[in-house]
Amino acid sequence: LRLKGEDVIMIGGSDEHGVPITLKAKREGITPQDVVDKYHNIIKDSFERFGISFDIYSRTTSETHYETASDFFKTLYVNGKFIEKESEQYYDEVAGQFLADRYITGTCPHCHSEGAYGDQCEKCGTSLNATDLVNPKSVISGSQPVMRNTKHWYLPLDQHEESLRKWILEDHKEWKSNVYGQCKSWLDMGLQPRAVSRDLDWGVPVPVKGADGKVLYVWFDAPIGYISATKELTPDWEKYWKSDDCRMIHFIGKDNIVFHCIVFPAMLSAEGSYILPDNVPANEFLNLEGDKISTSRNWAVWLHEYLEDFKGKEDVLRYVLTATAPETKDNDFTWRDFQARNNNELVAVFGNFVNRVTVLTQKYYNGAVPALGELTDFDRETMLDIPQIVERTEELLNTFHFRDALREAMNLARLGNKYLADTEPWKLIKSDAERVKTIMHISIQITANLAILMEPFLPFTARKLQNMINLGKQDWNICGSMEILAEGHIINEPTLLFDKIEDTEIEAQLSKLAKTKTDNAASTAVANPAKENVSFDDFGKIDIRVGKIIEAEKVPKTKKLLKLKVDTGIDQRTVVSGIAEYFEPEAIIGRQVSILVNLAPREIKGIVSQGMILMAEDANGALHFISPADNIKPGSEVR
RNA sequence: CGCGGGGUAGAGCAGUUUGGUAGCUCGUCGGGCUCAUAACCCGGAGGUCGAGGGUUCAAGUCCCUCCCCCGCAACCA
Repeated sequence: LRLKGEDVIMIGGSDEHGVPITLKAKREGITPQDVVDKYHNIIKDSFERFGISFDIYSRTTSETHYETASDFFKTLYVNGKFIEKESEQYYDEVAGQFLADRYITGTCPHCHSEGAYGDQCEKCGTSLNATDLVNPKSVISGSQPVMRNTKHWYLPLDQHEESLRKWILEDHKEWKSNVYGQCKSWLDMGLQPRAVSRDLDWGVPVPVKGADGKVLYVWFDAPIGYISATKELTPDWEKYWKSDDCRMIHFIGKDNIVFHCIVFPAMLSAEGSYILPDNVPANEFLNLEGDKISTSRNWAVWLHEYLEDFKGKEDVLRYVLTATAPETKDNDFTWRDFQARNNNELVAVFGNFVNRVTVLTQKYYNGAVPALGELTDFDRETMLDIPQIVERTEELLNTFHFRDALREAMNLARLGNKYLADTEPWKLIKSDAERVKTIMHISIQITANLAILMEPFLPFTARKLQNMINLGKQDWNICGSMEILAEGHIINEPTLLFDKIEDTEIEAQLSKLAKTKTDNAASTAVANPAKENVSFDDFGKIDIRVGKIIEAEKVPKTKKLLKLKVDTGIDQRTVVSGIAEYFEPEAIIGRQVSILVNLAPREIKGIVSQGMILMAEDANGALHFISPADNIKPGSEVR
């Protein structure tokens, strides 16, 4: 759109108020600000170097943002758009923070079993309030939490339900099915008020009297970051946010749909003066070599590392990512595919065509564009196809079908290759030199069209090609024309647009990832701190025995649960254990295990579980049995 | 247990609304051509369209049941 000369701004930024950031900072002994500074700069820099043309890439720790977010909150506050709720909440004095329900365990008031969570007792299935628990304990520090009064503000999403329903379900039927479906599901479930503040010390302070120690909840402040960033960009920001003829598009991943389609629009319409997003073409997820991408596990292709390993190949990654974008379902990025797409598509189709044309032009005409002579029917057909390809590409871009758009654009290079192959100028040059001039003239125009058409996808390559053919700055709208380069126009010496990527380079990347895997497995991720001391008497209450698994089967309709029959020496009992993701039932029959035999029985999925198999969890979350090193008799005590 | 999206050739995808020869971009095998970093042309192999059942003259497409992957939901943003 921007190339078409429309008024477009692209806004982005780092959301820097997430809770994990504070945890990471604590772990590394630095401030949260240090953490976000580091990452913000890496990310920002990477975007720039890949030619992603954000007009501004901002951050939610900027001053403007603090102001904007505060003002936004205040506006809603004074207009009575919030519900204020005061509640008693458990507070962990050791950890110095309020506790979410599931960070509290205790004894269930109904069935008196231990280990009920603040929101639900898994034994009797009753849903609870944290305050109902007898003997509550903080999961974080193990200490006894105390009640403290805390006040929070809630955005009553339910009050916006009707307008959202109409806005999305009726006015935006064109949204992608994944987005539309997700929204419908939420709306049909009924919306609940959502707290917009939190008791934390990292974030935008709640700008109301008596709100010390409270910050805006991340999801509330983060989308406002879009507004802040626009403000930082231009004093004229309101025309983008407050005029009806401006279309706002959110480009996000599927995990963020609800925030951008429900919550943020609700905020905006509560405020009243802002426009709502026009479309939210959310993508699914991209995996890497079969596994979920994870920056914390270093399972990723870091852009700054990519740039070192593949200098000058920004466009190759852009191409591959666009061509395999997870627009309709999760997708997998593999280095083999990356290599294949580079070598077979960029090099062989696009690069090769340009090379053929420029080399022949140099050879026959010393780089001058020859005259267009008489046209054959085939010439005319070809020339008619070109504007059609351009038009289709444009249409696909406008409807966010980037993958298809790129394929369509590549069809122009395919068309060019076919045109050359069919007309065979290298043969005709010996017999009909006049005809060859026309052929080459047309081929050069196709090349010039490519130089413009590819710009949105491959900006670096497009510029390189524009230089090669001495094309000055061109309007996108000229694309499709057959008169971009006039007769006699001189083009430069041909150079290659793309290089082949060799197997060795791909293998290097693969072994890098393999190394990450082994590193992760080996890393003794910082061990959790020891829990509070227990008395010897308490310890003595625990009865752990060596047992032997005699039967094992999967519990139907669950992912994790196995139903085991264990010989404890004392008896044979049924134990339900959450290990099915790591062990096949058949494989563990006969296995010696450690079992806690005097744990209060508990009903799980309708099966009474009598005891607990002891497992060790490694850094990857995989489970390992705690078994005696030698084969000993079931019932032997573990002390 | 609930909700949303997905499951189509070795890879990536379209086709499902409105049933009618299973297609596209690559890869692969054989042949042709050769200006070029081997494009283009011709021909071939490769699919139980996640599984099972049903409706129909006819099902990838409609109906039912189930399985698998990914998300959402239990105040995780």
